Amino acid sequence: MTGQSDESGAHRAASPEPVTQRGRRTRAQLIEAARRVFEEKGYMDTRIGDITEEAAVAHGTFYTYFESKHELFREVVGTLVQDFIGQARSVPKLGHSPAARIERANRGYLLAYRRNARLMGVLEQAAVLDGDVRQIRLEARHAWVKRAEDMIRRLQEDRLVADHIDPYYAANALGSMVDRFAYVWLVLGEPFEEDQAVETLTQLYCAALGLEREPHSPA
Amino acid sequence: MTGQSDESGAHRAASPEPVTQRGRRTRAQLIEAARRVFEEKGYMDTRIGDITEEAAVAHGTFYTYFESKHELFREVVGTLVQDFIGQARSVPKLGHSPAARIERANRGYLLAYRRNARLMGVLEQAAVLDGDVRQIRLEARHAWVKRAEDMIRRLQEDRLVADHIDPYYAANALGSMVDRFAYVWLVLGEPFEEDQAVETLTQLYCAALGLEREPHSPA
Amino acid sequence: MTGQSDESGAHRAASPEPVTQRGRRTRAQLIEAARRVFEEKGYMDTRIGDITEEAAVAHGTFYTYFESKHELFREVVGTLVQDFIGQARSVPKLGHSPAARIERANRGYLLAYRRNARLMGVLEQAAVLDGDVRQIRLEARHAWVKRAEDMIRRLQEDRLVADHIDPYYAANALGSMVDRFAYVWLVLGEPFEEDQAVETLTQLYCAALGLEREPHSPA
Amino acid sequence: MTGQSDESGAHRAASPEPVTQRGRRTRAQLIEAARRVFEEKGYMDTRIGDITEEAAVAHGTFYTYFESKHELFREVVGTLVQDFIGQARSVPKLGHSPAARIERANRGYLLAYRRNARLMGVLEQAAVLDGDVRQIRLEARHAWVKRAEDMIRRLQEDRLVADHIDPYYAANALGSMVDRFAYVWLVLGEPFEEDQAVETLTQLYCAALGLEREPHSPA
DNA sequence: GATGAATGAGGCTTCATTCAT
DNA sequence: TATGAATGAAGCCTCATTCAT
Repeated sequence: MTGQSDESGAHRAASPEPVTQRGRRTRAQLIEAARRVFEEKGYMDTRIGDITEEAAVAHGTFYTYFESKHELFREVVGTLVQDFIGQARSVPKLGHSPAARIERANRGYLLAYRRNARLMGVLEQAAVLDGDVRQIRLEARHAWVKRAEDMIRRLQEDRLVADHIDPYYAANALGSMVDRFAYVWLVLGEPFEEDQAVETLTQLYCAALGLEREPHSPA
Repeated sequence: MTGQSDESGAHRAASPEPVTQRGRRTRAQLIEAARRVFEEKGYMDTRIGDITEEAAVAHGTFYTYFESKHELFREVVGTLVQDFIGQARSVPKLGHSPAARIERANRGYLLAYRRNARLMGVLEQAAVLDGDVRQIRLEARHAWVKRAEDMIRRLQEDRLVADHIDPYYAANALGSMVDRFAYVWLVLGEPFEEDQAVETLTQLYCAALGLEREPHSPA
Repeated sequence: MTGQSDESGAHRAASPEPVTQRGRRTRAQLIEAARRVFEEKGYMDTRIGDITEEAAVAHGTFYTYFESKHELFREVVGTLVQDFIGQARSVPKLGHSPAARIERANRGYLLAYRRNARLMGVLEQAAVLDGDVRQIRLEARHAWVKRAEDMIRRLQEDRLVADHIDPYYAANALGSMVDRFAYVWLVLGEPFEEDQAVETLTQLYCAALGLEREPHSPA
Repeated sequence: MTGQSDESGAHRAASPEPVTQRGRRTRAQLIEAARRVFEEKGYMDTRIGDITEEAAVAHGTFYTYFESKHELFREVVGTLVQDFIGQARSVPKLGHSPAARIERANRGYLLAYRRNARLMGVLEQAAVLDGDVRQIRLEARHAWVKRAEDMIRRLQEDRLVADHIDPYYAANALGSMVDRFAYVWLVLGEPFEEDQAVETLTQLYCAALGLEREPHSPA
């Protein structure tokens, strides 16, 4: 609020937003180029020079806008993570049966993952290498898990889920299930199929919580 | 050196077992030293020189026994992975209730994970960086998932689990749940507590499969 | 840029005086800002960007007024050196005893040095790095030494100083004494005290030349 | 004394002495090459690559033995400075007249300076750029000044120098005189001549302290 | 086998200077 | 004039790997 401080509420601001049109364009070029290069070579094997070459700018131009590969990568995955968080929030809290909402959330998660599969793989890679990136990854996870936890609590209030289930532990476990399944499928390449995946995950998720659900009615 | 590349078939032959007494000792020293260093600095940040220094041998000696950091790391995690595979196999296929066997398997998995938490974290890191290490990691996963898949099939034959559940998908999902929960707990440091973790995972696992289970009776 | 090279004849023409009001203001801002930055960071560690930032002008603006850091620095120390030269000239050639005039000159030199101690330190630094700056430094030195030489010659004409003393050598030696003492005191920080310093230097200076002098009568 | 600590009593030890013959040779080559390059290009303009090229070793080899240009330079001037300190100590404290001893010390200082004139110039340059080098330079100065201070005290005890002269201030002033004269002569290139320089400095030095001295008897 | 010195490709970063607007 | 983005040459440093002893 007071001039120079953190505007975003999260990670320390990168170099300030460029003032000129041209600057904004160059910065955007770098981010786009970086996404392409990261997807192609992975986080580790991407060189600053690869990015500037792809963006068709001089090597030094990189440092006009970013301090390090980390910082640029954070920029690249920033929107991605926002997608996931938005995805989690977009699931209506009311209306439809709980099972239908869980199915919708699971499918949404898997589809978002699939849309960004390449980059998600890189994100997983970068997250183990860089603490700041890990934070970003964990924020996305937390949004996803927290949403599940809240849902479980609400279902317990409505007597739809048994009280002996701990919402925090259960949300972590079930969130892990979906998240890791997506990784195994879409990054590691285990040959699953979308509808079957959504169906199984939702089935297990609901049954685990003791929620009634009509058996599979395939699309 | 290479990040995502070289997915090629698992273990290339390691350097041959040394012939002399002295050679075997040196090799063992390197492996032990490497484990300590990897646990302390992670995979990425470990230098060949760190390992030889810790092992108190000359830098060049490393190459008498190993071709690369990858190869040595594979050696280091080899026994670890055997642990997990053995763990999976040690769960009796018969006797006790299915729920009891699932609980035992889950607890066994979490404990094995906890015993080796530092190194498991490094293994996850190395797996995203090196194709061969990834293969090792996936083998451990496969042992774990395959065991679950077999169990589910058997329970279906015994009419204890509904047929509309796909054993392959379900085993992957539930295996992911436990595996990822362990990672979040023991590597990322989310503050869970053992009994509660085992209880929740087992509860969810059984309910997801539709298995009857008496509520928690604490140890 | 070059260290010992380019000893070439002193001042190349600086950029012409700006034509507009605004231009003169900007140029002055840069000089003031540069003095502050040089004093804070030294010559070597000052970047063009530091100066423009301090002056609150765009980076490129620097090159509207100066060709290089050297040139700007010369501008900055220009007035300083004039001070020293003026100082040397302001000592009356006649009146008072020779000893009193020497004391006055020494005190004047030390005080001028102290007034500008920070920048004098930077000047010594820049002088070893840049031939043009060295020329400036040497001009100041020459003014100081030449004045001493002339004085000695005059005292020899008046039979107050022995003929076997070479005025050129002696002026260089005694000038060095005062000049270096000032550096050691005011730049390197050796803990001297003003009156004692002036007294000792003057005492030694006069005795060295064989000038009569009543012992110290403090101000 | 206890293994790894500082052996020299002064600056933190460089990389440990090489173990093998070959290593010692290479290290020595680098130091010799560095001296040549420093003398030719000055401190600032010497690149690591210049030194390794002159020494005919690979670039990386530099870092086997030194951490930085600073560290290597310290090594290069180490012996030089020892020379000066030794020089100061070699002047006999007894025998001959005080004036004769002062003459001997001054001549010794100027000759040592001249023998190493190129490197002394570089040392003055490096001293303003690097704090550690400055320390080395100051140690040499202190040895020189301290020796003068002790001498003055002794002469005062013997009633050969007046008590109203402060030995600390006087030693600094007269030490500065000789030291700076040497610099102006041998580094800046002011055209002095040895015997005349020694004669004048000694004459002024002695007279400044009030010491009797027979007039110049040229060599 | 063991040693430790030597190698050099590879990547990073800085910053004086230019230039289009 | 002023701006601030773009440039790229220049140096630095690391460390896996090789090799002579």
